[in-house]
Amino acid sequence: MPELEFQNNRLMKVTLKQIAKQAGVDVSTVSRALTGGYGVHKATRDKVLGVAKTLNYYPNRIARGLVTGRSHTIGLLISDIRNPFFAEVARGAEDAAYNASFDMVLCNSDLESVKQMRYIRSLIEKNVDGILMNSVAGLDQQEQIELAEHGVPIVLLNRPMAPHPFSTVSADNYRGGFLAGQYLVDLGHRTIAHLTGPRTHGNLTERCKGFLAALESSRKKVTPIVIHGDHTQKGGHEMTKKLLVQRPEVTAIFAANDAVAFGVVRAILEAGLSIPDNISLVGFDNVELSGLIHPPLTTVNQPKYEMGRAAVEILLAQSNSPNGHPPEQRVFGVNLVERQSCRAL
Amino acid sequence: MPELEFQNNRLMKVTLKQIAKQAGVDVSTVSRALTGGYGVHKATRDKVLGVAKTLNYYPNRIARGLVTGRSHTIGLLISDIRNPFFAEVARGAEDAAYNASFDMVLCNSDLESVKQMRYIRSLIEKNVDGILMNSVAGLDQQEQIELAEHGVPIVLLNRPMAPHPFSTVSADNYRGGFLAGQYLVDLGHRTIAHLTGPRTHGNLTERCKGFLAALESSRKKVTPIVIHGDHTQKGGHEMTKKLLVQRPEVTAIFAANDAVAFGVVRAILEAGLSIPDNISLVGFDNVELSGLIHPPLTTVNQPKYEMGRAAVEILLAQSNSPNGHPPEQRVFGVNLVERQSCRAL
DNA sequence: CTGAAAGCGCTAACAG
DNA sequence: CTGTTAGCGCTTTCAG
Repeated sequence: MPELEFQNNRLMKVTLKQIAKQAGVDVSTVSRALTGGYGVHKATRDKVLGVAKTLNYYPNRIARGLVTGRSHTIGLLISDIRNPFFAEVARGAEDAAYNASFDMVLCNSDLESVKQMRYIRSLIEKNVDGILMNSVAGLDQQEQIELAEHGVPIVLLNRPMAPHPFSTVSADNYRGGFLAGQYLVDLGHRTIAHLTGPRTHGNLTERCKGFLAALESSRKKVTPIVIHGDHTQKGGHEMTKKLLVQRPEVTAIFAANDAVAFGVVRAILEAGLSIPDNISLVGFDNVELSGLIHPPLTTVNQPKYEMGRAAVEILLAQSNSPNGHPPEQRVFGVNLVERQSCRAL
Repeated sequence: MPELEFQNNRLMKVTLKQIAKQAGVDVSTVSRALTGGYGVHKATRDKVLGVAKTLNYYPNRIARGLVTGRSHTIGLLISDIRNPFFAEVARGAEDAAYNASFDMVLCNSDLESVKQMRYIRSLIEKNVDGILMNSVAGLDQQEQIELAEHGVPIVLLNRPMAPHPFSTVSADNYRGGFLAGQYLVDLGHRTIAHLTGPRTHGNLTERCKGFLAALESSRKKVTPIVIHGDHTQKGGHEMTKKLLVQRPEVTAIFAANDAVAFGVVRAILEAGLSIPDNISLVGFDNVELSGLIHPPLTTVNQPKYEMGRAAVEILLAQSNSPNGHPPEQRVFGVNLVERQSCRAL
């Protein structure tokens, strides 16, 4: 008959102490029996396990974390989980964390540096074993140094332009941009716009460079038009409207990501034009929706799920190595998914 | 000049003790100065704060949590964050958590009960202050009781069919189903299919009931066809293919959610048919994509973000009330968003 | 193999 | 206002 403890008529949480009392052994023995399993007689071990079960014992990981110094938790700091790209990355990351018995706390920063810093502080104060974040670009030099010196393992989802002490996981953005540019040039387009985000965004900058390189390396004369704006659907919509009046001769658009591409689609429909008849369009990311819109979007695929998973694996490896792993840079291949948003001229 | 402590040539974490030594006061004083602010002389307080700043002190919330018994963390247990519906809910929840200085750990269960129980255990062991989960349907009676007795506040994103001791936040699913059915009937449709998920899914069951009620309450004779399958895009695709061969007389489809509707769209295109010319289609959820596909989807909107936010607010209120709040049921209104996927007969 | 003792970093009475 | 004392629940030497 298990002896349940009450206080204020409310069920008390059962602790090692109570198990110890019930089993007639010391707390330390209970601890050993419950965790390692080694260095404890089978008989007492079984006894302890039995009592723990009847008492419906839940170990207090907070207490354990206090002594071991590890929380078995990682932080995921992204701009917005509603962006399907990040949802996919998050799922890969969370699956990897789950497999390693780690929890993952989700933080949406909207890329605001104040929020970012607050989240980072909070994560550190909770003693997370690592942080996966999409970029460190929002932080000033001072903050970056503070982060690096703190020593918590960090994996970035892009490759900052300045040298940095963090691990990174990214797609081959340059190659993706190149593929998109090359594809449109090969289709016969000679005036091609690239709609992208802020210049500070490392991944987007790489895509832009690759795109321009593809146009330049062509034997034909191809005119690039690069427009910077918000790398969101709304931004894509606005940039396209501007583009259509300023440079009506354009026949193809390379959007820096699929969200932008969706905005392009909307703007083009509103202008009474058609894809791909009047304008060919290539996106980037290959989010699930890109295959569902009309027309299905040709886009550069990056392995989002795998990137999330890899990032967490690196994080955990790093947090497990006692003397601090050196930062690791991992870049994933990309490929062009040809659908129906482009036509040959 | 701050005195930094080293061990093994590695920066030590700075603790209250070190601040205390540095400031020439006791740890408890430091604690008071840093937290409450009350009951401590301004001079000492400033002194302490100064030392803390130069030492770059990060409080250890784990240690604090051990003594206060609160972790300032909540769990979000959903089937899959890649489902845009949940991404939206998650964002609302996380924003509410952030505003209250709570962290949110993300768990993807895929509705597998083993995973669900493992996550729940893990969350409880981490001492979360509450759990927001989409359903408790995957757990058996025993597990539900254990959960309820444990006493951790729980908010569900649906209303289970059996009586239950948990708080819930949900949309008026019945009304949503009714609106969809009524809309199609008013458009003149007389053979309408409803493509839904498993019978155990409370929300979907409500939608189905509302739909059927609308058809029955019509003065016209309307034939409903209800098909159960996976409430995913894939499931929608399969159910539609089956429907099209078995009941070719159907002129309208009500999909239990937008994901299913996307599958319907795909299947209908593959069959060489067109929306809305041959088949009218209504979805449910109003996820962002639903307005972007072709044709833009008419769908029942539910306030996803607000639901996530409300759920967390209830959770926190509950975890703050000492004697245990009574469970609260909150249901949000829905509305039909008319776009271009339906036509009058 | 097991018990005793110390302590993780912090908060919370209780004196003074 | 501040220091002393205890202790949150657990792990981890160190003896025995």
